[in-house]
Amino acid sequence: MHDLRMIREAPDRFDQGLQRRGLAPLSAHILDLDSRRRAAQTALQEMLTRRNAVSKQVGAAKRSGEDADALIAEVQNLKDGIADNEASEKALDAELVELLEGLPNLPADDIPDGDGEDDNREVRVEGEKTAFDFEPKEHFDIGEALGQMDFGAAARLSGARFVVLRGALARLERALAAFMLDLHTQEHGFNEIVTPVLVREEALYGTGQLPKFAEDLYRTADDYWLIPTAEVTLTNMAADGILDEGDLPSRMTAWTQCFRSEAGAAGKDTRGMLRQHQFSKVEMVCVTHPDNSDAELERMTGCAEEVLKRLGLPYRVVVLCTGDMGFGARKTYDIEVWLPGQGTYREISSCSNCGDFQARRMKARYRPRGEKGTRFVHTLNGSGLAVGRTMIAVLENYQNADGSVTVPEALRPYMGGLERIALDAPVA
RNA sequence: GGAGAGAUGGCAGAGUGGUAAUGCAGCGGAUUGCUAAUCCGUGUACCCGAUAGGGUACCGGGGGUUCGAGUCCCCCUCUCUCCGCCA
Repeated sequence: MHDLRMIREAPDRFDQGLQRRGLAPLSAHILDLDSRRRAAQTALQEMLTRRNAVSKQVGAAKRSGEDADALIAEVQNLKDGIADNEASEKALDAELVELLEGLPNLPADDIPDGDGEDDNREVRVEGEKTAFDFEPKEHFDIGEALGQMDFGAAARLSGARFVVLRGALARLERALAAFMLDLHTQEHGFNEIVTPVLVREEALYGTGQLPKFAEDLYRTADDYWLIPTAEVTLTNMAADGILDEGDLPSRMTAWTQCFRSEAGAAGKDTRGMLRQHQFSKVEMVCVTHPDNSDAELERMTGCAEEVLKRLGLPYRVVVLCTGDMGFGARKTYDIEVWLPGQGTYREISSCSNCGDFQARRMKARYRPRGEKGTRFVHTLNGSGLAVGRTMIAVLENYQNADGSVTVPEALRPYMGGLERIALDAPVA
């Protein structure tokens, strides 16, 4: 949600931001609605002031036994005007909110313009692409050959875009999540949280998935929604609250299941577990002071990268262009891991600074020291990392010619010391 | 699923038609060798105003009655307690 005062003060800057997002200028229309709404509000308030004053006199008159009919008649005469102004203020406000809540966040100054993925800018490349003396396979071939990744069983249970894991691969999912959570909580200062995955509509409004992107989400018959990411629950922990400045930054992490309908992705990544309706992810969220969110984005991206470094997975970082960035973000880094089976880099994490865009929607504020009033916090979210995709990356980068997969050193303590996942791998 | 109770500011907690007590915490200020204590101020959002200042709304949400609603009426949501079922 955008700040009306900012639009009033810098309408050109607002329109330029919209234009970079590929949208037509709207400040003139918004400011017209805004000034008409304020005029109605002011007129209403003046009538209410009068009504309150006269009502007081009525009370005083009645107490002293005087006749109050003339005063009562005066208030009666105000009623139509009050009702009219109240109605038009409400209508104009609703129109304004409906317009504003559908607009995406404005892009940061330092991100590239562009229409889509091809215009993202590579920031850095880490690690050498894994070399093989055989033709590396894709993860689904490896997993199915190991007998531990079963798409057929999942299809019988649920349909397309689900997977069943068994044995060492099932444990690998848990090992990866535990490794990531330990790293973020013990070394990166995040607080581990367990949240619901079923939420009410308001939570999804706060982070910006609703009302615009309902078709991407699953919803239950009794009107709960399944979270597409723990960003929703972790960020909304700050909703409707006023934090003390000393409580910032608040860094949280959670391992949850995520649910996405993938409505717009028909035919894309249909094989394997790259794009699933249900997957698990370790999410990082940070609620910061407005002055610190830019630095925090760099820090958070580094936290996600550290997972890949410790797992020995090659990757690159790209900064998203205006056309590829999500609704609530003002700046986003994607981390793309090298997948030798596919021979390409694929997204494994996305770290975004949302500025005060989500905070404004969910009324998340803090109280500045030595200042009157409150200010909106800034919110950031990032995957640290998507567990299923990390498994894909481990399988493809650590595969051996004989079809087995070497367990990365960092994961062995979490796998009961297991060094290789093979056809007959003990579950340990 | 059945029965009942409740929702008031950061927290606690009064308030059954006359315009939100009080306590605690936090923050700002005063006082003070230091600390403690004490005293004063301080809810949130919005509108008008160059400023000083003035005003409106908000007692879970939405409607209604009334000159006037935290208080009365209607609808909804949520929370809690007991019983039943249940991981």
